[in-house]
Amino acid sequence: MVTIETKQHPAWDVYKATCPTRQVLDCIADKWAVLVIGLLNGGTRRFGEMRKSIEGVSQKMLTQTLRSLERDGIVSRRVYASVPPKVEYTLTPLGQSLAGIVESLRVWSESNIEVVLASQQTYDARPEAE
Amino acid sequence: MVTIETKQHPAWDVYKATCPTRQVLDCIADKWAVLVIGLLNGGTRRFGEMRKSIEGVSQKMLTQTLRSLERDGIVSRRVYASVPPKVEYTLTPLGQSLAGIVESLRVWSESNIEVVLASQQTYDARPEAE
DNA sequence: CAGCATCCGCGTAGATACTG
DNA sequence: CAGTATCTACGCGGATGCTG
Repeated sequence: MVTIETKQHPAWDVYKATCPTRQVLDCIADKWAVLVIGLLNGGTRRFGEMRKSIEGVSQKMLTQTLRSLERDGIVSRRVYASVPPKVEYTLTPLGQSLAGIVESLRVWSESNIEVVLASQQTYDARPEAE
Repeated sequence: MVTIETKQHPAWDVYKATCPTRQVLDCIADKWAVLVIGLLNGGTRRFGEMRKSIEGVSQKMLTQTLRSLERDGIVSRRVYASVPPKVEYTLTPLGQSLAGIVESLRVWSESNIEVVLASQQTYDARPEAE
Protein backbone atom coordinates (compact mmCIF):
# COMPACT_ATOMS: atom_id res chain seq x y z
CA MET A 1 0.00 0.00 0.00
CA VAL A 2 1.18 3.46 -0.85
CA THR A 3 -1.58 5.45 0.73
CA ILE A 4 -2.08 4.80 4.39
CA GLU A 5 -4.00 8.03 4.88
CA THR A 6 -7.42 6.86 5.93
CA LYS A 7 -8.19 9.68 8.35
CA GLN A 8 -10.98 12.05 7.50
CA HIS A 9 -11.10 14.12 10.67
CA PRO A 10 -8.51 16.92 10.77
CA ALA A 11 -8.69 17.34 14.55
CA TRP A 12 -7.66 13.74 14.83
CA ASP A 13 -4.29 14.44 13.36
CA VAL A 14 -3.85 17.43 15.60
CA TYR A 15 -4.08 15.46 18.79
CA LYS A 16 -2.04 12.65 17.33
CA ALA A 17 0.82 15.00 16.66
CA THR A 18 0.89 16.36 20.15
CA CYS A 19 0.08 13.60 22.58
CA PRO A 20 2.42 10.62 23.00
CA THR A 21 -0.05 8.71 25.13
CA ARG A 22 -2.65 8.77 22.39
CA GLN A 23 -0.19 7.68 19.78
CA VAL A 24 0.80 4.74 21.91
CA LEU A 25 -2.84 3.98 22.63
CA ASP A 26 -3.49 3.88 18.92
CA CYS A 27 -0.96 1.04 18.81
CA ILE A 28 -1.84 -1.05 21.82
CA ALA A 29 -5.32 -0.04 22.96
CA ASP A 30 -6.93 -3.18 21.75
CA LYS A 31 -7.52 -6.40 23.56
CA TRP A 32 -5.51 -8.65 21.28
CA ALA A 33 -2.36 -6.54 21.46
CA VAL A 34 -2.41 -6.61 25.23
CA LEU A 35 -2.98 -10.35 25.30
CA VAL A 36 -0.20 -10.95 22.79
CA ILE A 37 2.26 -8.91 24.82
CA GLY A 38 1.22 -10.73 27.96
CA LEU A 39 1.71 -14.09 26.29
CA LEU A 40 5.09 -13.24 24.79
CA ASN A 41 6.18 -12.02 28.19
CA GLY A 42 6.33 -15.71 29.00
CA GLY A 43 8.90 -16.23 26.26
CA THR A 44 9.21 -16.76 22.52
CA ARG A 45 6.20 -18.33 20.83
CA ARG A 46 5.33 -19.66 17.41
CA PHE A 47 2.34 -18.43 15.47
CA GLY A 48 0.32 -21.58 15.91
CA GLU A 49 1.03 -21.71 19.62
CA MET A 50 -0.26 -18.20 20.08
CA ARG A 51 -3.36 -18.96 18.08
CA LYS A 52 -4.14 -21.80 20.43
CA SER A 53 -3.22 -19.95 23.60
CA ILE A 54 -5.31 -16.90 22.91
CA GLU A 55 -8.73 -18.41 22.69
CA GLY A 56 -11.08 -16.68 20.34
CA VAL A 57 -8.53 -14.84 18.24
CA SER A 58 -8.85 -15.35 14.50
CA GLN A 59 -5.89 -15.99 12.27
CA LYS A 60 -6.49 -12.67 10.61
CA MET A 61 -6.56 -10.64 13.81
CA LEU A 62 -3.51 -12.38 15.23
CA THR A 63 -1.52 -11.69 12.08
CA GLN A 64 -2.72 -8.11 12.01
CA THR A 65 -1.88 -7.55 15.66
CA LEU A 66 1.56 -9.10 15.34
CA ARG A 67 2.36 -7.02 12.24
CA SER A 68 1.33 -3.88 14.03
CA LEU A 69 3.40 -4.68 17.09
CA GLU A 70 6.33 -5.54 14.89
CA ARG A 71 6.01 -2.22 13.14
CA ASP A 72 6.04 -0.46 16.50
CA GLY A 73 9.23 -2.25 17.50
CA ILE A 74 7.52 -4.08 20.33
CA VAL A 75 7.68 -7.55 18.84
CA SER A 76 10.34 -9.12 16.65
CA ARG A 77 9.60 -11.76 14.06
CA ARG A 78 12.00 -14.49 13.03
CA VAL A 79 11.32 -16.68 10.02
CA TYR A 80 13.04 -20.02 9.60
CA ALA A 81 13.51 -21.11 6.01
CA SER A 82 12.41 -24.65 6.68
CA VAL A 83 9.70 -26.95 5.48
CA PRO A 84 7.21 -26.67 6.96
CA PRO A 85 7.75 -22.98 7.70
CA LYS A 86 8.36 -21.87 11.24
CA VAL A 87 7.91 -18.34 12.53
CA GLU A 88 8.79 -17.21 16.00
CA TYR A 89 7.74 -14.09 17.79
CA THR A 90 9.62 -12.49 20.66
CA LEU A 91 9.36 -9.31 22.66
CA THR A 92 12.04 -6.76 21.89
CA PRO A 93 13.67 -4.95 24.83
CA LEU A 94 11.17 -2.17 24.20
CA GLY A 95 8.38 -4.70 24.28
CA GLN A 96 9.68 -6.18 27.50
CA SER A 97 9.53 -2.82 29.22
CA LEU A 98 5.95 -2.43 28.08
CA ALA A 99 5.20 -5.95 29.22
CA GLY A 100 5.85 -4.81 32.76
CA ILE A 101 2.84 -2.56 32.56
CA VAL A 102 0.73 -5.27 30.98
CA GLU A 103 1.76 -7.56 33.79
CA SER A 104 0.67 -5.05 36.41
CA LEU A 105 -2.63 -4.79 34.59
CA ARG A 106 -3.01 -8.54 34.75
CA VAL A 107 -2.36 -8.50 38.49
CA TRP A 108 -4.82 -5.67 38.97
CA SER A 109 -7.43 -7.53 36.95
CA GLU A 110 -7.14 -10.68 38.98
CA SER A 111 -7.28 -8.72 42.21
CA ASN A 112 -10.26 -6.60 41.28
CA ILE A 113 -12.37 -8.52 38.82
CA GLU A 114 -14.75 -9.58 41.58
CA VAL A 115 -15.33 -6.00 42.62
CA VAL A 116 -15.92 -4.92 39.04
CA LEU A 117 -18.37 -7.73 38.35
CA ALA A 118 -20.22 -7.00 41.59
CA SER A 119 -20.46 -3.35 40.64
CA GLN A 120 -21.90 -4.29 37.27
CA GLN A 121 -24.53 -6.48 38.93
CA THR A 122 -25.56 -3.68 41.26
CA TYR A 123 -25.67 -1.19 38.42
CA ASP A 124 -27.79 -3.41 36.20
CA ALA A 125 -30.14 -4.16 39.08
CA ARG A 126 -31.12 -0.52 39.55
CA PRO A 127 -34.86 0.12 39.27
CA GLU A 128 -34.35 2.43 36.31
CA ALA A 129 -32.15 -0.06 34.53
CA GLU A 130 -35.27 -1.61 32.97
CA MET B 1 -32.53 -2.49 27.74
CA VAL B 2 -33.53 -5.96 28.74
CA THR B 3 -31.46 -8.01 26.38
CA ILE B 4 -27.76 -7.36 26.56
CA GLU B 5 -26.90 -10.65 24.93
CA THR B 6 -25.23 -9.67 21.68
CA LYS B 7 -22.65 -12.44 21.53
CA GLN B 8 -22.87 -15.02 18.80
CA HIS B 9 -19.63 -16.87 19.30
CA PRO B 10 -19.77 -19.55 22.00
CA ALA B 11 -16.01 -19.64 22.52
CA TRP B 12 -16.18 -15.97 23.40
CA ASP B 13 -18.19 -16.68 26.48
CA VAL B 14 -15.87 -19.45 27.45
CA TYR B 15 -12.86 -17.27 27.70
CA LYS B 16 -14.82 -14.49 29.28
CA ALA B 17 -15.91 -16.72 32.07
CA THR B 18 -12.44 -17.87 32.89
CA CYS B 19 -10.01 -15.03 32.37
CA PRO B 20 -10.16 -11.93 34.57
CA THR B 21 -7.70 -10.04 32.41
CA ARG B 22 -9.93 -10.36 29.38
CA GLN B 23 -12.98 -9.28 31.28
CA VAL B 24 -11.19 -6.20 32.47
CA LEU B 25 -9.87 -5.56 28.97
CA ASP B 26 -13.40 -5.68 27.68
CA CYS B 27 -14.08 -2.75 30.00
CA ILE B 28 -11.08 -0.53 29.54
CA ALA B 29 -9.30 -1.63 26.38
CA ASP B 30 -10.35 1.36 24.39
CA LYS B 31 -8.62 4.64 23.95
CA TRP B 32 -11.32 6.87 25.41
CA ALA B 33 -11.60 4.92 28.64
CA VAL B 34 -7.88 5.17 29.25
CA LEU B 35 -7.87 8.89 28.49
CA VAL B 36 -10.85 9.48 30.77
CA ILE B 37 -9.20 7.66 33.64
CA GLY B 38 -6.01 9.60 33.06
CA LEU B 39 -7.87 12.89 33.08
CA LEU B 40 -9.90 12.12 36.19
CA ASN B 41 -6.70 11.12 37.90
CA GLY B 42 -6.08 14.87 38.00
CA GLY B 43 -9.24 15.34 40.03
CA THR B 44 -13.00 15.71 39.66
CA ARG B 45 -14.19 17.05 36.33
CA ARG B 46 -17.45 18.18 34.83
CA PHE B 47 -18.78 16.71 31.62
CA GLY B 48 -18.14 19.79 29.52
CA GLU B 49 -14.62 20.13 30.83
CA MET B 50 -13.80 16.58 29.86
CA ARG B 51 -15.27 17.09 26.42
CA LYS B 52 -12.93 20.01 25.88
CA SER B 53 -9.89 18.37 27.45
CA ILE B 54 -10.10 15.19 25.45
CA GLU B 55 -9.77 16.49 21.95
CA GLY B 56 -11.58 14.52 19.32
CA VAL B 57 -14.03 12.72 21.57
CA SER B 58 -17.66 13.05 20.58
CA GLN B 59 -20.35 13.77 23.10
CA LYS B 60 -21.81 10.35 22.44
CA MET B 61 -18.58 8.46 23.01
CA LEU B 62 -17.77 10.39 26.15
CA THR B 63 -21.18 9.64 27.62
CA GLN B 64 -20.92 6.01 26.61
CA THR B 65 -17.44 5.65 28.07
CA LEU B 66 -18.41 7.33 31.33
CA ARG B 67 -21.50 5.16 31.72
CA SER B 68 -19.44 2.07 31.16
CA LEU B 69 -16.80 3.10 33.68
CA GLU B 70 -19.52 3.99 36.15
CA ARG B 71 -21.05 0.56 35.70
CA ASP B 72 -17.68 -1.02 36.41
CA GLY B 73 -17.32 0.96 39.62
CA ILE B 74 -14.32 2.86 38.32
CA VAL B 75 -15.96 6.26 38.05
CA SER B 76 -18.65 7.84 40.18
CA ARG B 77 -21.19 10.32 38.88
CA ARG B 78 -22.70 13.12 40.92
CA VAL B 79 -25.64 15.11 39.60
CA TYR B 80 -26.49 18.50 41.05
CA ALA B 81 -30.16 19.45 40.82
CA SER B 82 -29.44 22.96 39.64
CA VAL B 83 -30.23 25.06 36.62
CA PRO B 84 -28.31 24.73 34.46
CA PRO B 85 -27.53 21.11 35.33
CA LYS B 86 -24.12 20.22 36.64
CA VAL B 87 -22.64 16.73 36.59
CA GLU B 88 -19.34 15.83 38.13
CA TYR B 89 -17.27 12.73 37.56
CA THR B 90 -14.72 11.38 39.99
CA LEU B 91 -12.57 8.28 40.23
CA THR B 92 -13.69 5.82 42.87
CA PRO B 93 -11.02 4.24 45.09
CA LEU B 94 -11.08 1.32 42.67
CA GLY B 95 -10.61 3.72 39.80
CA GLN B 96 -7.75 5.40 41.55
CA SER B 97 -5.89 2.14 41.89
CA LEU B 98 -6.36 1.52 38.19
CA ALA B 99 -5.27 5.06 37.45
CA GLY B 100 -1.86 4.16 38.80
CA ILE B 101 -1.41 1.75 35.92
CA VAL B 102 -2.71 4.29 33.42
CA GLU B 103 -0.24 6.77 34.81
CA SER B 104 2.64 4.36 34.33
CA LEU B 105 1.46 3.84 30.77
CA ARG B 106 1.52 7.59 30.24
CA VAL B 107 5.08 7.77 31.52
CA TRP B 108 6.11 4.86 29.34
CA SER B 109 4.48 6.49 26.32
CA GLU B 110 6.28 9.76 26.79
CA SER B 111 9.57 7.99 27.32
CA ASN B 112 9.30 5.69 24.34
CA ILE B 113 7.16 7.37 21.73
CA GLU B 114 10.23 8.49 19.84
CA VAL B 115 11.53 4.95 19.62
CA VAL B 116 8.16 3.65 18.49
CA LEU B 117 7.78 6.31 15.81
CA ALA B 118 11.31 5.69 14.57
CA SER B 119 10.59 1.98 14.36
CA GLN B 120 7.48 2.67 12.33
CA GLN B 121 9.47 4.83 9.92
CA THR B 122 12.06 2.13 9.44
CA TYR B 123 9.39 -0.51 8.98
CA ASP B 124 7.48 1.49 6.40
CA ALA B 125 10.69 2.27 4.53
CA ARG B 126 11.47 -1.38 3.85
CA PRO B 127 11.87 -2.20 0.16
CA GLU B 128 8.99 -4.66 0.26
CA ALA B 129 6.72 -2.15 2.00
CA GLU B 130 5.70 -0.78 -1.42
C1' DC C 1 2.67 -24.09 9.03
C1' DA C 2 1.97 -19.43 8.45
C1' DG C 3 0.01 -16.37 5.95
C1' DC C 4 -2.55 -13.51 2.17
C1' DA C 5 -6.82 -12.26 -0.57
C1' DT C 6 -11.52 -11.64 -0.84
C1' DC C 7 -16.11 -11.20 0.49
C1' DC C 8 -19.57 -9.60 3.62
C1' DG C 9 -22.48 -8.61 7.74
C1' DC C 10 -22.97 -6.22 11.80
C1' DG C 11 -21.70 -3.13 15.15
C1' DT C 12 -19.60 1.15 16.26
C1' DA C 13 -19.09 5.77 16.01
C1' DG C 14 -20.26 10.24 13.79
C1' DA C 15 -23.81 13.68 12.70
C1' DT C 16 -27.97 15.75 13.69
C1' DA C 17 -32.09 17.02 16.17
C1' DC C 18 -34.46 17.40 20.38
C1' DT C 19 -35.22 17.67 25.88
C1' DG C 20 -35.20 18.25 31.25
C1' DC D 1 -25.41 22.09 30.55
C1' DA D 2 -25.71 17.43 29.99
C1' DG D 3 -27.60 14.54 28.15
C1' DT D 4 -31.17 11.08 24.96
C1' DA D 5 -32.90 9.47 20.36
C1' DT D 6 -32.49 8.31 15.69
C1' DC D 7 -30.29 7.63 11.29
C1' DT D 8 -26.58 6.31 8.56
C1' DA D 9 -22.10 4.59 6.72
C1' DC D 10 -17.92 2.65 6.92
C1' DG D 11 -14.59 -0.03 8.79
C1' DC D 12 -13.64 -3.92 11.84
C1' DG D 13 -13.43 -8.47 12.24
C1' DG D 14 -15.16 -13.33 11.01
C1' DA D 15 -15.43 -16.93 7.46
C1' DT D 16 -13.68 -19.02 3.55
C1' DG D 17 -10.45 -20.38 -0.01
C1' DC D 18 -5.84 -20.43 -1.77
C1' DT D 19 -0.34 -20.22 -1.67
C1' DG D 20 4.94 -20.58 -0.60
